[in-house]
Amino acid sequence: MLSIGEQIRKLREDQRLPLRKVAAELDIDQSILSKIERGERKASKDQIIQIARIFSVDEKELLINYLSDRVLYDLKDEDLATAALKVAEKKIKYMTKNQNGK
Amino acid sequence: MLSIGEQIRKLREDQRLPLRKVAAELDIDQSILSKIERGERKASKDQIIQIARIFSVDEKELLINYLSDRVLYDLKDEDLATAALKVAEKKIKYMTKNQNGK
DNA sequence: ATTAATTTGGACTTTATTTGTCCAAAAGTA
DNA sequence: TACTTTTGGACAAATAAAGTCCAAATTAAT
Repeated sequence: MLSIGEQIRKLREDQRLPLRKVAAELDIDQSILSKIERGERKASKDQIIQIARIFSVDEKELLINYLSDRVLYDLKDEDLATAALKVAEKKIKYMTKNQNGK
Repeated sequence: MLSIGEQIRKLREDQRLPLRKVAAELDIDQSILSKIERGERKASKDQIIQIARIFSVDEKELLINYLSDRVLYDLKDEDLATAALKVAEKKIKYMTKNQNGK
């Protein structure tokens, strides 16, 4: 189970590409990409989509990993994390059932 | 199932307290509390803890509602929300099992 | 062992988001 | 009608995010 950063690094290393090249495609400095891969900075949603394109991987799968990491970031240090996730799921179910995206 | 804002409003109205008074205790302007109750602004964690104290309700329960709302906020507009929550739960389980809060 | 390439760290800047104040308008109540 | 409460929005301040730039450290190649 890889964090989004670890997954990106793996994709890049499997292709033997330097940070420099991928960062150039993303139009950001290589140091930022380095930080993203190590979880020191967050990527934007658009960057994740571009990365999926660059490495020809399923965009949804990458986004799911990305979003789940963001959720965990919100809950970090919270011993209530698991309970909060459970409630969040209930709320989502309730919302989708009632079609009110409020 | 109430959002954290709705829950706060209910607590306040059950006590017949005006925004003004509760906001004063929280040391914020009444308009902000109004917005928090209507979900237009987010409360801080500290504010939630104070609110629990003010209304003598279980702090954990309130925090869980608060955190789950924040999680949903992150995922709003994402059709991948449910999948992302599932993965987040897996990651948490994995993390707690391995005691590495990384 | 040098040299070259890649990666990382940090100081700094810019931009965006959050969090708040203040006050007037709107809505509700007596 | 007068009073109280609630809401909306313009504005300001504070905080956080996202980036550049460059030098130091690490890794790989010759």
